[in-house]
Amino acid sequence: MPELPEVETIKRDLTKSLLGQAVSATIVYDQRVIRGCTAEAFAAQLKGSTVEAIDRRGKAIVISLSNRKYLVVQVMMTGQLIFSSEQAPMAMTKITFRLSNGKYLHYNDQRLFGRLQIVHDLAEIPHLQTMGPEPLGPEFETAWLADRLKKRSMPIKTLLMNPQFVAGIGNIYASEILFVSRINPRRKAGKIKPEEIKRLHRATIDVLQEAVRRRGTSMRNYRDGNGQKGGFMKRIKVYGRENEQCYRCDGPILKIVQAGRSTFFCKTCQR
DNA sequence: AGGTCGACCTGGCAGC
DNA sequence: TGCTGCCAGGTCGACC
Repeated sequence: MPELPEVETIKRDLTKSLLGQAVSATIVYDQRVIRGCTAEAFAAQLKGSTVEAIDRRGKAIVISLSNRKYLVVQVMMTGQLIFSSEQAPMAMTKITFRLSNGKYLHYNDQRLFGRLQIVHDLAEIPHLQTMGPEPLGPEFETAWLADRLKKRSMPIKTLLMNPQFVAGIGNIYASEILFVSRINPRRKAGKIKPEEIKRLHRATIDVLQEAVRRRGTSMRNYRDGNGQKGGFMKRIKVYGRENEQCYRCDGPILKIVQAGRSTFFCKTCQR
C-alpha cells in the first residue's frame, strides 16, 4: 500500500474535497473490496450521511460520518481514491461515490487487496486495535524505541515493517530509514546499540516527514487524490536501486529478500 | 509468544 | 506477436 506519507497525502486531499459533503449515491462495481456487509447494505448505510471528519491511523483512512458510523478505507498496495467530475468509472474503479456537490470520488484498486468497511465502533477492526504507535506522534520517542527493540530477535527491517510494532512504515520507507540510519537491515533488532537507536529514531521521523511534505512516493500505483504521483521519488536513496551506486560511498546497492519482501541497502555504509 | 511463510488478487513487464 | 514467469508499496491466518 501506500505507506504513511502516501496515506497522509490522501487524507489531506480528502479533507479538502470530501469534508462536509454528503454521499448521495454509491455505485459498487466489485463488492470484493467491501468487508462485513453486502454492496446493498454498504450503499444504504452511506446514503445521505455527511462526512464530518477524516483521520489517518497507520495506513488506514478513518472517515467519520454524521450517522455516527465510520467508513474505514485500507487501500493496501494498489487502492486509490481519486476525485473526478465524471461519473464514468476509471480503468480499475471498484466503487464510485456520488457527492452532494455533484462530484465523484472513485475507489480504484488493481489487485483488490484493499478493503472498505463501515463500523459503529473502531474496535470492530482488530487491525486498528493491535496497531503500534504513530511514528510521527508523541509516543514514538527514543527511550520507548530502545525498550521495545530490546527483546526482539527479528531483523530490524522486518520489525520496522510490522504494523503492531510501529504504525505506517512499509517496505519502501523501512529500507530508506535504515539507509539514513546507517544500520544494516539484517541486524537483529535487540542488538542495535543506543547511539544507533538514536539515529534510527531521528531518521524515522525525518524520512517520513519529508515524504509527507513531498506528497509521498510513487513506485507503481500510488496516486494522490488528484491522480498525481508523489514527489518523494527524487529523494529515494536505496529502494529499487539494485546495482546502482550508493549516493554516500559509490558502492553498489544490494537487494536481498527478508520475510518474503525485497530489501535494498548499501553494505558498506550500513553496518 | 515470537517468528516465518503462504494466501489473497490482478496487471505490467522482461525474456524468450 | 504471444506466451510464461516473475514482481509489486499490506495484512492475516496457519504453523513451527
